[in-house]
Amino acid sequence: MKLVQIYACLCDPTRLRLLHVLAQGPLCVCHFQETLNEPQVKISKHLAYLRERGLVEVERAGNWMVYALPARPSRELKANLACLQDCAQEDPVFKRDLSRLKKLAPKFAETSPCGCS
Amino acid sequence: MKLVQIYACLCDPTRLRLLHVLAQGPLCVCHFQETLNEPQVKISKHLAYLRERGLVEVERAGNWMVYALPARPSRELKANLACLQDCAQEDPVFKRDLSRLKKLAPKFAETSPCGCS
DNA sequence: GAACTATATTCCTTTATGGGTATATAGAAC
DNA sequence: GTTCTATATACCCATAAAGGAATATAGTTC
Repeated sequence: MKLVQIYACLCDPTRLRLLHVLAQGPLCVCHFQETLNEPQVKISKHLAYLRERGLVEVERAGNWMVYALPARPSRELKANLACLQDCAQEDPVFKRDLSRLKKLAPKFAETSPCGCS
Repeated sequence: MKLVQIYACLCDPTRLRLLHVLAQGPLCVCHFQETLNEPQVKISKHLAYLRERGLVEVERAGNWMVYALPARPSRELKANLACLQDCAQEDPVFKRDLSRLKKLAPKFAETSPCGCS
């Protein structure tokens, strides 16, 4: 059952935050790091977990690894990502991540040659 | 984050099947057993897991424990249960459970004094 | 090639989980 | 109270996962 794989990806707070932020657009690891304020290993390992299960896609851009939501998500994935976005609206952690991302966006845009946000 | 708790409940195939079948109406343990064709311990333990996290409610009816979806589910739970029902439509396992439930329903109704379907 | 940067992987420890077997509990029936 | 039924719990084992520290890798720059 593929659904279970999806839910397994969703049952960790860090991964939820990664996916939630990703809905705003592709992002590289170091930008995740700053946005979520979590150590590199943690981010990188959870992204690997999501990648192995097809919840995110990666593309290299020089030294940067740019992660994004799948271009052609399955029906189940699309439904659950939408549900997550919906549920995340009220949660303080998600809101904080989002506002931090918005604040950092201009800095990200100028300092990094990677194509993300 | 309460959401994580919900997803933790959803990331096991047996629990998904329990919740999916429960959407049809309350059910007692032995009827779950027959419907999913799984051993009693397995059913009982997963129901306990769901109960501890508020995904199901229980009521005793004589010897039977009748499980049901929460009468007043949170916003997040309602959204995710709806999403599950939506995603389950195509899956063979879920479909099999449902057809087995429909076939057994009359038998359940006559043989058991418990109030479930 | 050497140094640097961004990211991934390895190793370790701790904790959670799933499944099974056996046993306990609570209520019903006698 | 005894027996039966339905369900829950305890115990054990194997596996997975999360987190951190240290190290490896790949690409860039000089």
